[in-house]
Amino acid sequence: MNTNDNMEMRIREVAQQLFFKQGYAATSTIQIAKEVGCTQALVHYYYRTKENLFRQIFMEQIQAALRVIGQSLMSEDSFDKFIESAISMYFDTLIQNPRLPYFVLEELISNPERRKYLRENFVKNPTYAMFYLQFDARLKQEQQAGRISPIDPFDLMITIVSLVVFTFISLPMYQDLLSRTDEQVHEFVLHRKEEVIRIVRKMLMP
Amino acid sequence: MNTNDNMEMRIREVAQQLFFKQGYAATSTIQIAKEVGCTQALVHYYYRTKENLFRQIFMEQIQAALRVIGQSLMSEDSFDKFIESAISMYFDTLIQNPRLPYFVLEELISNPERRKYLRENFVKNPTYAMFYLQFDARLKQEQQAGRISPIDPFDLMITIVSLVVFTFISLPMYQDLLSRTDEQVHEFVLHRKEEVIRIVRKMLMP
DNA sequence: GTCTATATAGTGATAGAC
DNA sequence: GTCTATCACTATATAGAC
Repeated sequence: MNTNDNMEMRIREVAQQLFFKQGYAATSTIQIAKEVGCTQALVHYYYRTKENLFRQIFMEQIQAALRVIGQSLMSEDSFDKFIESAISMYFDTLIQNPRLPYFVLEELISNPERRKYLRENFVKNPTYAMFYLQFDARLKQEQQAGRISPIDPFDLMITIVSLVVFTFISLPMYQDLLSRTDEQVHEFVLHRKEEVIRIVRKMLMP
Repeated sequence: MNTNDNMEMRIREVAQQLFFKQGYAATSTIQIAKEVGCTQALVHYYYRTKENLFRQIFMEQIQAALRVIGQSLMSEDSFDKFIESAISMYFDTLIQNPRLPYFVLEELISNPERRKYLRENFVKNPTYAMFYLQFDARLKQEQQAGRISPIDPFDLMITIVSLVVFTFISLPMYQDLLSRTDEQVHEFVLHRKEEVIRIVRKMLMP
């Protein structure tokens, strides 16, 4: 349990939950304070501005997500097994946190400043560039061995991200428009996991 | 040109542009009025509430999108040609209106009332149910003839939508995070169009 | 470190004059 | 039909007491 009695941390944790659930614009510092059980002034005392509080949480989440992606690339399995376990890991991580994809997308789309910040702090970071090169090298190797059909690594990445991320983004629509229960929604996600693996496998077949 | 001097329509057109660009929450009726060149009171005179103005625009857009989808299903081509021209049509329509996917998603995700409204007015509408049945029938027919591998129609639909929609949703990230020019972004979309067609074709191979 | 009180600004909506 | 004026509300942020 992270029920730290440190006020600074409690504010951060509550803010994270609310930002996740409602997004930045729809969450007020007053609401955060009320949920924490302190006054709004205290939120500003520790983080000065709402944007500042948000940015710390946002970047922490991006970092955690990139860590999962980086970790998935470290696999020593056969390529086929590697693709399967990577996609599986992405799904399992997001099942724990189904609102993360929409949260990140919304805040990146609606705020160009955050995209700029992300580019400066992550895209230009050699660690993450290395992830891509590693993926690229592995893909080329498989291609030359004739085990997969030729495909651009960036295209493959976009395709996997599209299929994984959209599954989670579309959940509220799936649930409400088709009147599905929580249980059915969960089954849908597990089903899509298998389906996405199947699609990517077939797509890579020579 | 739609530069109607009818105030009611001018307000609607300006509101549409702003809602598309900024979303519902970030657009004020004051801003709409300023852009039109009238007072905020007039916006409320014609549409009473901001939500009301928005809903008219939103539902009109959904209807237009569904019309494109319905139209794509009317094709008399061979199944392979049909898949290609349908995906191609979705891309071409969204190239004309790249913000539509995010706009619709954002407003549906952030507002459960709108999902409810959409379910009552569209999902329950027999016309749209018929589209799905038609698609289902055609798919089964191709399967039985052994021309495509067995696949659930709903899965195929979700997969196509994921790949098409995510392309447009990810454009701001593609552009800013990788520092791409408008020209490069356009090329990327055209490239993804071909790639998505290729993926779906391969996925359907027996 | 935490509170109360308030400055400042923006919003959606309406009443009423012309 | 269009305007001015204003109400009721909510928001972020800060000053100052304890």
